[in-house]
Amino acid sequence: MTTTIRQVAAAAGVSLATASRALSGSPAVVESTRKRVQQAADDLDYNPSRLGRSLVTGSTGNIGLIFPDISNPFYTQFLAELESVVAARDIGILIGDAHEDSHREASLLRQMVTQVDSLVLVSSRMTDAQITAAAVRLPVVLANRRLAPGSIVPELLSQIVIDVEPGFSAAVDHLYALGHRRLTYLDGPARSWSAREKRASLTRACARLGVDLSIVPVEKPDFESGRQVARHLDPNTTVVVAFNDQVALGVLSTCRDRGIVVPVNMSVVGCDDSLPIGLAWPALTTIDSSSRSLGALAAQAVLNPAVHRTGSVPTRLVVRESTGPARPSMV
Amino acid sequence: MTTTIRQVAAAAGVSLATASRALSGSPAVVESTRKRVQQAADDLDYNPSRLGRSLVTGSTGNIGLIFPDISNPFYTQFLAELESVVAARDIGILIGDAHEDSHREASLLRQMVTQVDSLVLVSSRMTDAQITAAAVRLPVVLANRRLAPGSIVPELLSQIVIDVEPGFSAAVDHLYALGHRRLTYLDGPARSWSAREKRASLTRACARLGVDLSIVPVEKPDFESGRQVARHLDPNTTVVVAFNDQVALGVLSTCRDRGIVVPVNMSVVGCDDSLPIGLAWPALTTIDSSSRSLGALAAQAVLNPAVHRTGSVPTRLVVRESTGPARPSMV
DNA sequence: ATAGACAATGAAAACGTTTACATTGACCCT
DNA sequence: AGGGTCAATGTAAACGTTTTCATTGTCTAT
Repeated sequence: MTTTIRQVAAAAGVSLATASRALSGSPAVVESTRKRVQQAADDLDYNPSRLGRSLVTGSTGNIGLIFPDISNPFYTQFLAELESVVAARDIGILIGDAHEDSHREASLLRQMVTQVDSLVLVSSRMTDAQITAAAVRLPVVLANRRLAPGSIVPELLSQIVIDVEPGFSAAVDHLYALGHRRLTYLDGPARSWSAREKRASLTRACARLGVDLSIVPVEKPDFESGRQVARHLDPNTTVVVAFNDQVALGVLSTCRDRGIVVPVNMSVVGCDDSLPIGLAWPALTTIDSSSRSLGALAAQAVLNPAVHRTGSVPTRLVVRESTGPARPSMV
Repeated sequence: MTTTIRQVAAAAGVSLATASRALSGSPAVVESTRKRVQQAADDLDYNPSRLGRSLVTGSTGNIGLIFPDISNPFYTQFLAELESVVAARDIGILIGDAHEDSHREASLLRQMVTQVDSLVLVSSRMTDAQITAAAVRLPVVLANRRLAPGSIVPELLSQIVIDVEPGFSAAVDHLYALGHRRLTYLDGPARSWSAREKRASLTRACARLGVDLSIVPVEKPDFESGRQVARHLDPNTTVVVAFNDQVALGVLSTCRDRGIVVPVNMSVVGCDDSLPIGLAWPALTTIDSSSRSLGALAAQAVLNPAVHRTGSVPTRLVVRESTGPARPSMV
């Protein structure tokens, strides 16, 4: 059915070894035979089996990619960016969706480990131990997550993160300058490193300025959950900062349903800037943490694991139209 | 480094063949040794190589998935749905982004063909000949694309499409009822089957009701292109129907910039309904062609290629707030 | 008691490659 | 002329599995 290198060799009248050498451009084969083999390969539409090759060379030409939730645009953008740099090298991409579940993530990892050259774990929910264990078998790029401070970091592990500090700090400054003294944070998944990171930054910034902070958990960081949680907020909430843009848009949606005018009666700040500008209305003030940049950085780490052991992409506040001054009565 | 079945066999004191049988649950192995082998495997944290297995069994446990553009939410949703049904069977997923380029698509196909059991081509830009050629090697699911009518369809090919007719027909009825007699269609990529399909449906519906239709090409079916093209529309355009939601949102964005009030001065209709309801404002009237349903159908076709040779998901019009009555002066 | 059946296991081939090592000549140098 | 070098090719092992076929031994039926 599918043609093998053995058939190509036969057609060209050479041994299987010579055929292999000819096709891989080894200098040890004379030009005339090289041409003859190439011709035979073309005629038979030969397509080398990646399986056979991988088994003997020990390198598959694939990488594995595991996210907590593929339908989240933040990860989609990350994927798109990573794909375009990696695919140029003719590297295949295996993806897996862990559905925010560390067990599922671990099982995907097991599935992939035997058929990829390296692994990118995005916002991994696994334990440090699980991650470092994987990194002894093959190079691992940890994206949007960092091992606990002080851990010994395996040779083969890279860590690529988003530095949320400047963005969140600027967001609180911005809100403070508008006169707000209280804000509500809609928190991300408990097991998420980046959620903890964001919460910590926000807490620091609020403490610094003496802003009152109340933290509300959100089950799943998506549009629908944002919509739900916004329905049960303390009625005199005037500022909402959300773990990501999806949640913020959910809040916006509920505000519209209830006739709460943003940014007059309510200010909303998102995080990620993963959506096209102006997609929502009013346009969302957000903490830009470009997932595309994160993807680009991860791609570099994948391509040369030795060099890019660590990297971070900065965040900044993008002020649009969903934040406004505190109303005098509320200050 | 990584433990092989040979080591497991050694540790359990059996031959490699018995180890294999024990682990794959063959009835030919006695319970006591089965346990012993399992124990050894667990102790050594044995993880069978998919490569080795694939080579001999001829089945890889992976499927390949090729889209024209991963960052498009329509495809992301499709992917998410397909993933969740397929992953439950412990099937791996290789993805590729063709970037709307048929050459790139063909080369991805070559890369994948040797390491997957079947292939899903989404909105393929390749020729019928290329597609049918692939379908002789392995099962192919053609999603959002159909071979030219009258083609002989290979055994291994399934075709899963969206039936745009009812949705577009209803959209034109809706607009007609609102008093509109002219509309502008922002067309999709020239090489896209679904773009031709949508255009044809729209043309038929307009002809039926005597509505004047003008068709404007859009380079790339995304937000930014929609924004651009909306800037150069005939100034007395009052209705825009877009190839997809992204483009429609781009139009909405430009309208806002120019102070054109939707739906008072302009009606906008999207297509796909790939975004969370109410994400845009005004909420987009759209032709719902659930990419999730398409993904679910494709998943079924992948799992039992014999049965689901063909399928289609219907469309319907979802009226929201971006369409309104024609203004008297313009009828 | 002995042949035959059958259950449990082992030996080896196979999948499609790459590559280390062996073989063949042709040529050059003395 | 004959040994040595080197370039071109061939042979065979290896990668990690599964599976066919062969082997061993135990048990049953005559």
